Formats: sequence, structure tokens, C-alpha cells
Amino acid sequence: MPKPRNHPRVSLSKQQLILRHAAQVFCEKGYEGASIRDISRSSGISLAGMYYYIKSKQELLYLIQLFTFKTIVARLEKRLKGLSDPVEKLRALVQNHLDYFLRHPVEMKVLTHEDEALEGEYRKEVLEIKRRYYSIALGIFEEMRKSGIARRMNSRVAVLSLFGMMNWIHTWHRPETDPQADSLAETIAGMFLHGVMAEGREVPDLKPARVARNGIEVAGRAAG
Amino acid sequence: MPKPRNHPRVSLSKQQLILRHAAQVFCEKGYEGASIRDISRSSGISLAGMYYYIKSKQELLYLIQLFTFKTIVARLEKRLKGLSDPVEKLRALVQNHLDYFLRHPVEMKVLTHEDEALEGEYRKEVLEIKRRYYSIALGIFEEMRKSGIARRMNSRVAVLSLFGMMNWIHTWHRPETDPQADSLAETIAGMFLHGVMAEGREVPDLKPARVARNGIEVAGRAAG
DNA sequence: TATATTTTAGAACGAACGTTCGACTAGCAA
DNA sequence: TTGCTAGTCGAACGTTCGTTCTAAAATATA
Repeated sequence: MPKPRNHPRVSLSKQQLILRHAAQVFCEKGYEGASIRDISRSSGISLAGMYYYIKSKQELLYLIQLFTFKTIVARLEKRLKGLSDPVEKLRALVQNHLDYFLRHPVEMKVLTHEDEALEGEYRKEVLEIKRRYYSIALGIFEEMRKSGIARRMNSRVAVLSLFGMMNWIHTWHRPETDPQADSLAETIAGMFLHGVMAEGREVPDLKPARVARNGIEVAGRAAG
Repeated sequence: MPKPRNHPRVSLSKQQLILRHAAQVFCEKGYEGASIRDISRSSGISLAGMYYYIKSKQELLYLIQLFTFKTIVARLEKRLKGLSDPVEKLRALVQNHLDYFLRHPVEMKVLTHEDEALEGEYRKEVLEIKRRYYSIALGIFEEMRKSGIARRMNSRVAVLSLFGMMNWIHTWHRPETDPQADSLAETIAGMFLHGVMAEGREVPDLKPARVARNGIEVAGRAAG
């Protein structure tokens, strides 16, 4: 355990620091393409020194993925607590996912792009949380189906397509020109809801008065 | 150039054979995680022998991505030729993409998952085709907007979300239990079309008569 | 002060990497 | 026969990989 005493300039645990730099390097070069030496150089800790704080390269990836997933699921469950309408729940899920996604693009890319790099027990543990996350989403969609809001269709395909829309974002989103989380979440949740709605049904508007920015073209990078 | 004479048992070019095995190995272990030795072992050609047919590991990835992309775009352009209704065009794009995707899952995973592994000129060339593909899709969507079928929204976000739905499939699709290309394309194109449709508009049904088999797959790997 | 514990890192380990070299075979032309 | 070319590969090149050893430096406790 590192002591904060007499180290007033180092405020947070060195392991956290390593994890942050590791996420950055994994994001840029991929898990296999990144070397411990890269991460050592980036975080300013000697190569051998790294192994005082981490057990292996695999554990590094594991800790990043575990923490990221746990955080996102915990936040979702908190947001979902007050809601009962499945449409509102789905909007909350999209909002939560994209909000975290655009606030922590580096970790989220490592989470979605390196999901096959882990092995053995590490892999199993991360997969478990992923499944929990997926089944929350599936549950919400099933509610929409039971109450007749969503039309009859393959729920698995619908929900995984929604994740596809969201997780693909890291391949194209540029913060300078593309919509931010709020607007993006509205557009994508809107697309999904209209997309699965039963014939003759109307997609209810967003709750509060703030419906402005309805999805109106903001970005300049678009019409290419 | 390899001579077919006196080599009756080797029917197709050895480079093609290497490319196929390389795609398989890249798919399983990722570009960085895969070694030339892995591919050599898999294709039954000695390590040194590989370099008679390929220039480098990078070129291997480049050739796979280039061929795959060129094929998919060429097929799309052929399918699009006879169509004028943008909704039909969009359905054709989704059908084409998913048809190729599920018939060549290995190559498509290498295409979508390893799109940052190439460098320099290789990268630029592949990026160029990718952009052409994207702009075809964007063009179709703009047609839908201009004719009032699609509602006002960020076209870039809409189109890239569609690609997200489609390209994410490689992370979850199991051929034994999940829908095949036709059904999947119907579901996803339907979700997208309903999702972007203007208020009060109805999404037209699929053309009643068998639209399928229109320009589909004739030779196994030909139409490049 | 002396002692114990935590933190650091230079140097090295064996293994694996992409790539190259040079020698070899087989078939064909002279 | 001899010479030429296409194809093949064992062995090795220099480099980098993840990880460990070892010992010194820094800090905490007495």
C-alpha cells in the first residue's frame, strides 16, 4: 500500500496512474501491439518498477475492462431505479451508455475492441458482467414488447443492433465536429424506438420540455 | 508466376491459399497477435517459403482488406444499377452487406476489426475505398431525405449507425442459432427505415415478388 | 541513531518476432 | 550434357517481447 505522506505531489495511487496510461496505450496500439515498455515509458515508471504494482500484462487489461464495465453497469442501475416506463428506461440506457462512452472514449475503446484478448479466469469474469449488462437491455426490450409498444421481432437482434449503433461510435466520432452525448443519445434512441415501434404506435417525446436541438444538423463534417 | 503444368494437384494460386489462411489466423488472433509462423503452419508452407509469395506481413493484411472491400463495393454497384427508389437502394445495400458478411465472416472481421493496423500507403488505399463505400450509403440516405421519406436528422449519424448495426454482427452472430442473411437484412433494414422515417410516413413493404436471387452470388469467390 | 520495510530500476533471462540468406530441388531449353 | 529459372526451405539474422533477479535507494519505525 502506498503512503500519501511525504508524497504530497503524487495524489493518486500509482496503480491508478499506470492503469490510465495503459488504457491510453492499449487504445492507440491495441493490446497485442502495445508493450509493457510502451506503458512504462508513457507513465514514467521503469520497466521493472511496473511489476511492483501489476502482476502481468493480462491483469492490466483485466483491471481496465473490469473497472469500466462495473462503473457503467452501476450507473445504469442507479438511473433505472426511479423509472417504470420501458421507453424511459431504454432512453436512460442509451443516454448512460453514450454519456460514459464519450466521457471515457479511451477505456470504452479498450473495452469494446479488445474483448477477445483476455484469457481464462480474467475473460470469464469480464464476460459475466457483459452478460448482465446485455440482459438488462434485453429485459427492457421484452417489457416494450409485452406492453405492445414494440412490434413483434427478434429481440436479440434488436438489442444487439442497438449495441452495434452505440459501440461502433468509437470508429467514427470526432468530438470537435460530431454531436455530443446528449444529442447523439437522442438521435440513436429515437432511431431505435421508431425502428422497433409497432405499426400505428407513436414514439412518445422526451419527458422534459427540453426537446430543443431535436437532432438538427449541427456537424459540418456530415454531407460528404 | 507459378506454372500450372506438372502441378495438377495445386489448382489455385498459392498466394490465394496463403491469403485465405492468413485471414483465418488474423481473425482468430488479431493482426498483431498473429505471427507469420502461425500462418505458415496453418497453410503448410515453410516460413521462408511464405516470402516468395508475399512481401511482408503488412502486405498480407492489405491484400485481404483490399480484395474484400473491392468485392463488396463492386457487388453493391451492380445491384444498385437497376434501382431508382432510394428505399429499395437502401434495402439492397443492407442485403448486399449482410449477405457478404455472413458468407465471408472471417474476411469481414479482419476488415472491420483490423482497420487501424495498416500504415502508410496501404492504409491510405484501403481508406479510399472505405470512403467511397460510405459516400454511396450517404448518397442514398440524402435521396431519402430530399424526397421527404426520411425525417430531418443528422445524416452522418444515421448512416454510421446503420453501419454500426451491421458491422457489430461479427461480435455476436452464431450461424447455428441466429437468423441468416436474408432475415437479418430484413430486420435491420426494417429497423433503420422505420427509425429514420418522417412522421406520418409508412415504410413500404418489401417488393412482393421474389426480389431475392436478383444479383446474388453466382461463383464462389469470383466477381471481384 | 539503527533497523525494518517499501519502492525503484539496471541488467539480464529465454522465447518469439519479422525478415533474409544461401543452398537446394525440379523441370525445361540449348 | 550444361545452363537457367521457378519454387522451396533450414538456419540464422538482429530486435523486441514479457518477466524476473538483484541490489540499491528512499522512507517509516524504533
